[in-house]
Amino acid sequence: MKRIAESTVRRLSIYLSFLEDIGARGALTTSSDDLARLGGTTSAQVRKDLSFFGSFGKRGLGYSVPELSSRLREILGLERQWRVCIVGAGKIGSALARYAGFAERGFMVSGVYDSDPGKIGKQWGGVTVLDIADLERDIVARQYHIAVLAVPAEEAQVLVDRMVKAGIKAILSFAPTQITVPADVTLRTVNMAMELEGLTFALTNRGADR
Amino acid sequence: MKRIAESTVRRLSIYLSFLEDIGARGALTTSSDDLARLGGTTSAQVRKDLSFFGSFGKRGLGYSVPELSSRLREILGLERQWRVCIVGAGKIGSALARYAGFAERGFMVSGVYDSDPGKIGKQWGGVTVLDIADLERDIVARQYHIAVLAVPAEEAQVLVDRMVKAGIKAILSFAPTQITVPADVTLRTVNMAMELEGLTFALTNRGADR
DNA sequence: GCTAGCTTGTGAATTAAATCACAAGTTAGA
DNA sequence: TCTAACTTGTGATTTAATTCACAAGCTAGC
Ligand SMILES: NC(=O)c1ccc[n+]([C@@H]2O[C@H](COP(=O)([O-])OP(=O)(O)OC[C@H]3O[C@@H](n4cnc5c(N)ncnc54)[C@H](O)[C@@H]3O)[C@@H](O)[C@H]2O)c1
Ligand SMILES: NC(=O)c1ccc[n+]([C@@H]2O[C@H](COP(=O)([O-])OP(=O)(O)OC[C@H]3O[C@@H](n4cnc5c(N)ncnc54)[C@H](O)[C@@H]3O)[C@@H](O)[C@H]2O)c1
Repeated sequence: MKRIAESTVRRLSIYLSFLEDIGARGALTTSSDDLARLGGTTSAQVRKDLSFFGSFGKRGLGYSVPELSSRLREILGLERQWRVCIVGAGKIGSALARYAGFAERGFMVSGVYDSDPGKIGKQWGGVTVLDIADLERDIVARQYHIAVLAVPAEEAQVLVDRMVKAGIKAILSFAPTQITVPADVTLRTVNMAMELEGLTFALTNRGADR
Repeated sequence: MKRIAESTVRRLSIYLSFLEDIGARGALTTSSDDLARLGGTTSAQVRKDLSFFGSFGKRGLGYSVPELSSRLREILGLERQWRVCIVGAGKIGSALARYAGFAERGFMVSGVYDSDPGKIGKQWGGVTVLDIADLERDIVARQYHIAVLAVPAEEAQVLVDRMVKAGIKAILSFAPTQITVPADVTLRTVNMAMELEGLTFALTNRGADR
């Protein structure tokens, strides 16, 4: 299989969320044109994206909403439950731990870790805050699939190294810092300062370009 | 001026954060090669990115850290304060409102809005939760530059429409839904479910591709 | 069973982004 | 002053992503 671009994967997520939306409203079929309109892209793009994985539509008719949803869930790996741990029980970690949207999508937050003795042992909407010292042991014992990192930037790389050593293969980081991981580990970083700077760049340079 | 790609702007943010890092550690000069190594790109990419905006280095020597930092801050529009409002005082809104990282970068959270009477009037680390009914008035009166949207997905588009009508030109949304804005309004969306799906895609398809 | 009207799937063409590669500056040291 | 060692800035080239455009396939209606 050809290497799939990250932009394609992002769009697949978007298509899926529309399919679930219109599926919930009773739509049984849809077209690449519908998906394109909703997702702000072109119908050729939609078809090309899907074509990397197979041929899911019927010419002249379009796509079956339930079938395409299911195929996309399969492609994205959403036909199963994923065990997630959150590392860092601070402001953002706490928001994430109690976020209902994750469970709805099959992401089970089954552990939250912190180094602050004042937080360890606290109950948080069904999850207990655990001692960061047990992180490696739990990664092995509880077989977390994904770690969400919500600690100060200075701690991020060290904790990632620990987690990688313990066998974690996927990390979502909120620390605004560059982190390096081995090639077999997937890392995504959400950097809010960078998003805001994208906005201020646009506000500042509006009119000059485009 | 040529249209600048979003990927270029993102990298400029990355370069700036490195410059601030090494500048704080006393470095006076740096090279495109340094920046490339730190940012996981190539030196040619760094130089090309910068070349869209001018010529900031000295051949044979590299870049002055303070000068390049300052030029990048200028380009990104960070040489000033930006007034930010947060719309939605829930779990994520509260984390954002109390996040120190914003103020450090010149983003002043000067208003938090919610529709829940139980939350309106509460004090939150120096900011009072305000009534969403006053949103339009305040966008005009307080001249917010940026709105951060942290309400349930169902409410997102309606609130965006209200804000746009009141004159807001930049929005950062955390609602996991597609939002449309006029061409003169810049919107960035942080969709955590999508980030996680990027990870599960990689976990599921590892080995098959790449 | 035939036609008109759609819509897919995909090579070909185009556009955009990243990389190469090197002339042109700059500095330090002899 | 001259040379050796660097590093920038940028056209040229390559690679990647997107868009075009159309044959092929499907359905509904007659
Ligand atoms: N709060 C936000 O809205 C926000 C927004 C964007 C980015 N971030 C980033 O997310 C990260 C966390 O931010 P926050 O606002 O939640 O900070 P916070 O200070 O509220 O939380 C950080 C938590 O990490 C814990 N911690 C520190 N070192 C640790 C270690 N070695 N092992 C385990 N736990 C450790 C602390 O005890 C604390 O509970 C930071 O990198 C921050 O820049 C936060
Ligand atoms: N909590 C997280 O970690 C997290 C993560 C990713 C995405 N999100 C997204 O962020 C958004 C907020 O999530 P949350 O977890 O903070 O939810 P929440 O329910 O804790 O907060 C939502 C807040 O919005 C307020 N609100 C609702 N309608 C409003 C309106 N019309 N005007 C003003 N305020 C209104 C509610 O009163 C509530 O305080 C959601 O779209 C969610 O999907 C949250």
